[in-house]
Amino acid sequence: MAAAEASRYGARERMVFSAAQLIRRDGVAATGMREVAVHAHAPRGSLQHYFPGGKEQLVNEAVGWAGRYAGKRVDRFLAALSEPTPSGLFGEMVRQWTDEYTAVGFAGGCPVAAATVDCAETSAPTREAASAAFADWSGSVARALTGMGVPQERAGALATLMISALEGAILVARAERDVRALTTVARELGPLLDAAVR
Amino acid sequence: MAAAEASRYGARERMVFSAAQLIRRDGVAATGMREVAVHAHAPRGSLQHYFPGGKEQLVNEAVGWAGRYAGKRVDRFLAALSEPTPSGLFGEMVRQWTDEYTAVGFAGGCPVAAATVDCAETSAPTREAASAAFADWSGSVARALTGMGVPQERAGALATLMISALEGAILVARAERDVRALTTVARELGPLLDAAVR
DNA sequence: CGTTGTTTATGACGGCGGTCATAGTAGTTC
DNA sequence: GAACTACTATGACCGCCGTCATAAACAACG
Repeated sequence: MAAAEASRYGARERMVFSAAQLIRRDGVAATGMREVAVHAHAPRGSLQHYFPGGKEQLVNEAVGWAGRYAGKRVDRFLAALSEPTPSGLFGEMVRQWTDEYTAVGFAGGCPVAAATVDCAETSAPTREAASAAFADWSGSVARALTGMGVPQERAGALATLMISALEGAILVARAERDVRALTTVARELGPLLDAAVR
Repeated sequence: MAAAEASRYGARERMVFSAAQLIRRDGVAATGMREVAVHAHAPRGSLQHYFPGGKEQLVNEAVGWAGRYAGKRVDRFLAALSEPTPSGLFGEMVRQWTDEYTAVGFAGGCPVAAATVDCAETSAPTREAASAAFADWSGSVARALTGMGVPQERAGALATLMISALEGAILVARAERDVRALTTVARELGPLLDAAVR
């Protein structure tokens, strides 16, 4: 997880991964390309080669990666739940963040959120990448919910609610350097979510 | 609201106001000081004079202003409701955003969110300003809820939930260029909120 | 060995942005 | 009117950053 060794993944993958990490922490604008290369232990010359589309391409791929990662993560949470309930899933999603924050501090937020804030008005492709990332993520959540017996029409809406509440709570938690907001939304939203299983 | 005329407010106020607007749209890092001065129709030389603390000071004041603004706005929403209910208040808070987005487009997000994303790890004072802004806002919401009969212990938690869900929905809505996420959280959260009045 | 295609190295360019230095203007007070 | 304060005007500095140009290593393969 840390400092991605130079062997297991190719330089290209490592750079996308590092970009996501740095964006998550400092935002898109404050993240430099040279910095990404250094962080990924990748040669600077590879930037041009793998990302001829420049920074925008790198950012877009990082956002896309983050979206797919979030989706897979939801799938794994679901698989790990002994008796799957909406509140249980949401609890795990939230716990991922409280765990990180208590373990290593409040340095990072969600890269998709960062890209949206920094690029939504500047770069249409990046905004679309963010939109797609949310769609991936929300798709996984909605599928999980329907699998638990939540009616199809409702599942999408609840997925949006869960992701919105989580994203907002991440923001507040980072600002306050306190996981309070995260645990609060998990606790308050739990019953509502479980009430949707028929 | 637009292009702040040069008379009603002083140059200093206008710059803080403009900073908030630009940060809201492009993020903190992408907002230049010279740009703020131009947008505020303020002399460039006044930047040093009014904000000797540099960009950080300007950003912090913009964030503080945004927090107080959000708080006052909640108070006004509350006052305007004929029969105050939590869902009614939340509906108004959400509607402020759907109205803006449908009227003038998805150019802007929440300046406090932008400051958090861009500066939380870089600048402790700015992070604290963001935290204070959330506290102002959330304080107003919590007071409004208690006034509607929500038990004190619960009001704070629900205020956090409301603000988190709203912030997250703003993000998603901006990425998707669609108010869907906003209307969804308002609809889904309404009953839960009203159920808290004893 | 030669050739071809992939990857890396490096330096330069041009632009922008925050900050500083310095000086100028305007308004007020003694 | 002189002194003093509040404000404005500019230009310069310096650093960072994304990008480009160019060339070198290196691998695979005929």
